[in-house]
Amino acid sequence: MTVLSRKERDKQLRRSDILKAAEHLFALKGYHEATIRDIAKEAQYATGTVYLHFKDKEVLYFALLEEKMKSMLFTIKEKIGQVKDARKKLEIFVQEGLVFFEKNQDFFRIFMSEGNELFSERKILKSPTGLQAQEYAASLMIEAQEQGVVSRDFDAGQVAEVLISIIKTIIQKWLEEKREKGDNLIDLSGVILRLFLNGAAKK
Amino acid sequence: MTVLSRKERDKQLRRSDILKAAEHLFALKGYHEATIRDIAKEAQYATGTVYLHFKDKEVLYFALLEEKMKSMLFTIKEKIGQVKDARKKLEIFVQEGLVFFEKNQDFFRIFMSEGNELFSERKILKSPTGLQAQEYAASLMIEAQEQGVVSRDFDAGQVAEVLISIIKTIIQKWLEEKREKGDNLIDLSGVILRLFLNGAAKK
Amino acid sequence: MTVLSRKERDKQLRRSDILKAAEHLFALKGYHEATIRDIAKEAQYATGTVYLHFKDKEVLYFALLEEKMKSMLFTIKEKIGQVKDARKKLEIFVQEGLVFFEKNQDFFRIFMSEGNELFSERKILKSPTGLQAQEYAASLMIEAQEQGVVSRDFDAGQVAEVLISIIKTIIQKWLEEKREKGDNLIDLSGVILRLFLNGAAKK
Amino acid sequence: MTVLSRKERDKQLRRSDILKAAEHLFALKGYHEATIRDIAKEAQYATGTVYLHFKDKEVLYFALLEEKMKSMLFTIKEKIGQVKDARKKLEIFVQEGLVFFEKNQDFFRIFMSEGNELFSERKILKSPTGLQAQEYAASLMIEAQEQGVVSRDFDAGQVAEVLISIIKTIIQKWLEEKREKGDNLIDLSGVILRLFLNGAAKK
DNA sequence: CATGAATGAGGTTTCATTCAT
DNA sequence: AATGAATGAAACCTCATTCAT
Repeated sequence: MTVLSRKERDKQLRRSDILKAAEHLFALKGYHEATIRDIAKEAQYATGTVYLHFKDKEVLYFALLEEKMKSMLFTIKEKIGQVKDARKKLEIFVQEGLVFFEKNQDFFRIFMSEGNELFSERKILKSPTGLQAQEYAASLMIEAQEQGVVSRDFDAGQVAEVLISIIKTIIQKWLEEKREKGDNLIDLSGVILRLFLNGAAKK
Repeated sequence: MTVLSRKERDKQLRRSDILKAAEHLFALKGYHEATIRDIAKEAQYATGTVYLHFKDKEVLYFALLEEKMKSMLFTIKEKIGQVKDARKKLEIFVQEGLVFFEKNQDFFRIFMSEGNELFSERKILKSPTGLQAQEYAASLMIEAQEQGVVSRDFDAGQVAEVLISIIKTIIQKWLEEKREKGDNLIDLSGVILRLFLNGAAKK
Repeated sequence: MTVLSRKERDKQLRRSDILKAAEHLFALKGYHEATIRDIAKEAQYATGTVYLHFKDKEVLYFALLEEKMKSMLFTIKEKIGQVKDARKKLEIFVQEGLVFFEKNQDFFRIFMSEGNELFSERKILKSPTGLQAQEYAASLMIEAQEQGVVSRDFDAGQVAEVLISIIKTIIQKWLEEKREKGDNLIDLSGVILRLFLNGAAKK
Repeated sequence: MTVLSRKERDKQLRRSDILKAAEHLFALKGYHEATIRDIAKEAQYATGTVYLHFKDKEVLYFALLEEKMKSMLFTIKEKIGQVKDARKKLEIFVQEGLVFFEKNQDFFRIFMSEGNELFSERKILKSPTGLQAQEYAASLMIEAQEQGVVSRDFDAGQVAEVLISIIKTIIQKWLEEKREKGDNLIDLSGVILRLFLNGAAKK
């Protein structure tokens, strides 16, 4: 068993090396411009090795999305943990989203471009974890509606996507202006939440 | 003069045929998967003909974006016209955006996926008309702030992008569910505006 | 007849315009890199017009060679005219060659590259005038052999080609260094003749 | 080390296969008419394989020229070796040139057509080995002048080029008439040298 | 006749994927 | 399992040539 598990561990290591390289290159150049060769080189493996772990380029791409989404979802769920208050939950959801993307900016870029693909093309979101994430966000909204935090006038799923799109928009602006200002991304969670819950109107 | 203008008109016709085919195929397959051959075939021209009108694939792509953005921006500005009330302006902005995208769903797909993988930085938005559109939306927000419709707590440009992202998100959801429900896209303008101005919170 | 001859004259004019443009562009860019479009544009005609005068690109190219060769050969023959002395004839041959090429540097470039093509490819030289020129040069050599100016040890045709290749080599060097020195090309006829007749050896 | 050197050897083998095919096709059809596909097919490789060894068509072409020029220059220098007598050196230069070109007729064709249409300026001759060859020939002439074999009236570089052009001319004639006569190319070295040193004049 | 837009064959080059070592 | 050279399909783009006006 030791042998097997070491083998297994090694395999996971290679897989993870490749995924890291893929994340970097897909973020840097986009899906089409990034080549398997480049990814292999960055991961310090031979081209063929990539194919031992991923059937083809597309599979690699979606495995990457799955992995990251899973990790993000896991982190967020964990942080929310035993909290009962729906508003607090939303707060943590936003904060942890920001924290995760600040630490995973390459992934953010990929996530951005993916999220912008359409329907049939929004593959991640239809992937197991993508769906889970969507459902989880929607469930948070339903809870918020039940606790009177979010209005029942809206469709929970719809509102959940709106919250996420606001988060994405704010992060993107932040990334574009990062150099100029020295703001910390997490400081923006307040703005996001306020915008989402109370809107842009003057009180 | 008749001759010249007919020639010119023919040329514009071909250009527009090609742009229409490009719009369709870029929307259907994305920038990289759509081939010039396919576009030419769809437009019923030979491959080389495309190159008589557009220097290369990238130029064709951006010409398409420019054209559409310009048309959208023009329509919206025209509709807003002499209106003075900032809230009403925002309302029209949202409505006309919805109307335009409902009529131009192919373009919506392209617009969604823009700023993504291909050209690492959101180029259209930096294109002449893209910038104009951004500035216009921001100017609407500033006006709204001046008239006490939108809170001065937010950065006008930032809030403008948030509004746009909400519009995009709602349209996307609508497109995905279109077949099921029979909703008219424009009916959603109320939801968007309410979400944007008053937020999702229960009053 | 007047009408016809004017028509004919016009036709010759166009033909000659096109040939001049072709000469320039073939010299500048070479046969393959020069496009019919470029040539037409330089001649201030439409692309299709070129095809009214020359069946295709190759025909245009060889027509150009023929024309120029004919003109060069005619000039040289005329200058040699009634001269009887074979040495003097060779002298004039060299001098007039230099004069012609100095005035027709574009053609010289084309001629150079053509002359370097092989056998079946040395098309001009197999063209009517190309052959005539070769024969004429050879006949000068035979005369020179008969008058004891050139040794009978050599094949007249071979020696004729050698003389021509020396002329070409010297012109080429001159062209390359033209900017530096201010030599007049024709001054080199002495060197050429001496090299050809007496060789490079120290006397 | 065995493994590495075998790999390296294999690589050189493929490279050399490709160069051989390129030599043949460039000689047969010229630079522009010869396609990479044809070259790959002749070398029995896939099209893409060529690009593993040569960045593009031009690089392949110049690599071929370099390789051959280097080989020719090396052979000639080696044969001249310790010889002191300048006249003898010229003799060997001519003889070895003839021998090399007889064995490398495809290269001769390419060499002939070089400096022509494609790359407006005689590039090979400006390539490292091309320059070396030119300089070497010139140095032989200078030596010949110092030893009183060649007249100091001429520019060494110029005279060197003349000698080379005579060699080329004679080879060309020989190739064209080869089928008819059965002459051995090397037998012509005497004619060339005599023409070059003593000229065509009757003694 | 002149025009020049349209054609489409064909060339160069890239790169996902395979497979012998 | 790992390697990376080889493959070859397929994309972009050019340009000689045609043909309707």
